[in-house]
Amino acid sequence: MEETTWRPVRGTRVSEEVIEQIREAFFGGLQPGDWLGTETELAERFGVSRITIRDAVRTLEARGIVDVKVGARGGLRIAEADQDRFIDALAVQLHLLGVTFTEVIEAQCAIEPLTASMAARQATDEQLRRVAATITAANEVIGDPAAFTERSLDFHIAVAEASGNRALHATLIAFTTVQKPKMAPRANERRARRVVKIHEEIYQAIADGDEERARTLMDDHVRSVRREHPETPLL
Amino acid sequence: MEETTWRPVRGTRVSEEVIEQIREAFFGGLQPGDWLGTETELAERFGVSRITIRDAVRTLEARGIVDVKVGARGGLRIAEADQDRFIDALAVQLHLLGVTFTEVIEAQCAIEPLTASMAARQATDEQLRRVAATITAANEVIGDPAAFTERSLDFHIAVAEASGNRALHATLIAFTTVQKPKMAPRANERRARRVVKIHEEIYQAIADGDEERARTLMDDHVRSVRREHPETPLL
DNA sequence: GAAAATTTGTTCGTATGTATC
DNA sequence: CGATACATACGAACAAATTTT
Repeated sequence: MEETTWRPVRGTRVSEEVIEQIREAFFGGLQPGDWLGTETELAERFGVSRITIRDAVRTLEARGIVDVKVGARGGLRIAEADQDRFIDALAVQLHLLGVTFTEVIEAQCAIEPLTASMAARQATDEQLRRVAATITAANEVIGDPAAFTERSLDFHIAVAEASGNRALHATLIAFTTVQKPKMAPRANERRARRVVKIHEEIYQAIADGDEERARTLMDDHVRSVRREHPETPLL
Repeated sequence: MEETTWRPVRGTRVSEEVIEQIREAFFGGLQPGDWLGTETELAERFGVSRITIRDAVRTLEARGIVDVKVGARGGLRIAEADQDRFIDALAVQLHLLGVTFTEVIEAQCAIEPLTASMAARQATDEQLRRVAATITAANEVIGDPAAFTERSLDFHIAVAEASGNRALHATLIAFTTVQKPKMAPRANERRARRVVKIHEEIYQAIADGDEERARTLMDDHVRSVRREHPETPLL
C-alpha cells in the first residue's frame, strides 16, 4: 500500500528531486498499476507545494512512468506499457539528429530479414493471422497511396511482432513511424500491386516455417524499397 | 523570429492542445536552438494561464522537444539532440514490457554485423581512431569486470558510429545501455582477453575495408556473447 | 564587480469539471 | 441523483537564477 518512504527534498528544481525518487522506486520494482497517491498526498509527503508535484507528474507521465486519473479513486499509478511514448521519443531524437530516409531504410535492411526468419520459426497462429490481415487491409485501399502506405508498413510491423522479440518490434515501429510521411508519394497503383504480391510471398514463407526463404524474400524486398527512394533528408 | 501562429485552444486537458501544436511546429521544421518565447508570452498567445503552459512545457521537455533556461534571455527553445533522453525512454519501455536480456542480444545480432560491414566500407580516419581507442581503453582495465564491460560495449558503439548511420547508432546505444548491468558479472579476465582479441580482429577487418570479413567476425562475436548468457529477464 | 532587468521556480488560495460511490 | 474525491485550471505573488547594464 505505502511501504515506500520518500526523503524530504531541497535543491535547484525541487521537482527534479521528486522525479528522481519516484523514478528510483519505479526501477526498484514497482509494477504497472501500483498506487502512488494523490497529488495532495505526495505534496505533503515530499514537503513541497502541489504545483511542484504537478511539474514532476507531467514529466513522469511524459516518460511513461506514471498514469494520472481524475475523480474519486483517481490519482497517480505506475503506468501500463505504452509503446507510443517510446516511439515518440525515438522520432524526436531522429528528427533532431537530422537522420535521412536512407539511414532509416538501411537500419530496416539490418533488422527485417531477421524478424522474418524468426517469425517463420516461431510465429503463433494469432500472430500469423494478424500478418495476413495487414495484407488484406492494404489490398483494399490499393488505389489510395497514403492509406496503402500506412497499412503496408503495418505488414512489416506485424512480422516484427510475430518474431516474438519485443526489442526489435518496438524499434521497427519507431522506424516506420518516422519514415511514413516520406513513403506515401511513391505508392502508385502499379508499385502497390507488386508490393502486395511480395508481402503475400513473404507471408507464405513464414506460414510454411521456411526461415531461409522468409529471410531472403524480406531482404530483397527491403533492399528494393531502398533502391526506389533517392537520398533525401527525412524531415 | 515568430512566423508560427498558434491557434487558440479549448478542450479536455488544455495543456494537451498546447503540446500538440508545439509538437506539430517542431516536426514542421523548427530547428534546434529556435526561440519559442517565454512562459508568460506563450500563455498570452495560447490564451491560457501560465500554469497550463508549465504543464505543457514539462511534458515537452521530458520528450526532448524543448529546452528551458531561467534568467534574462532565458525561456523556451527547441532542444539540441540528447541521446540520454532517448535511452531513458527505451529503458522505461523495456522495463514495463519485461523484455528479456536474450531479446536485446538477438536484436544486436541483427544490427551489428551490418554496422561492421558498413564501417568497413566508409569509416573515416577519425572514426577508425575512435574504434581503436576503445580497444586500448578496455585493455587497460582488463581485470575490472565492470569497467571492462563498459569500455567493451563502447567498442560496439564506436563501430556503429563508424557505420555512418545515426539511426543504427542511436538504437545500439540504447540496447547496450540497458544490457550493461547484466553483462558485467560475467566479464572475468580470461573471457576479457578473448574479447579484446576478437575486437582487434574486427577492427583490422574494418581498417582494411574488408566488408565481408568484418560482417562475419562481428556476427560470430555477437552470437558467442548470446550463447554465453542464459535466458534471463532484463530487469 | 555591483545593480537592474528578465525569466523560471515555487507557493498559496480558489474555482471548476469529472469520475466514483 | 446527490455527495465525495480528485485532477484541472486560473490569478497573484515572491524567491532564485542568470544576463545585461
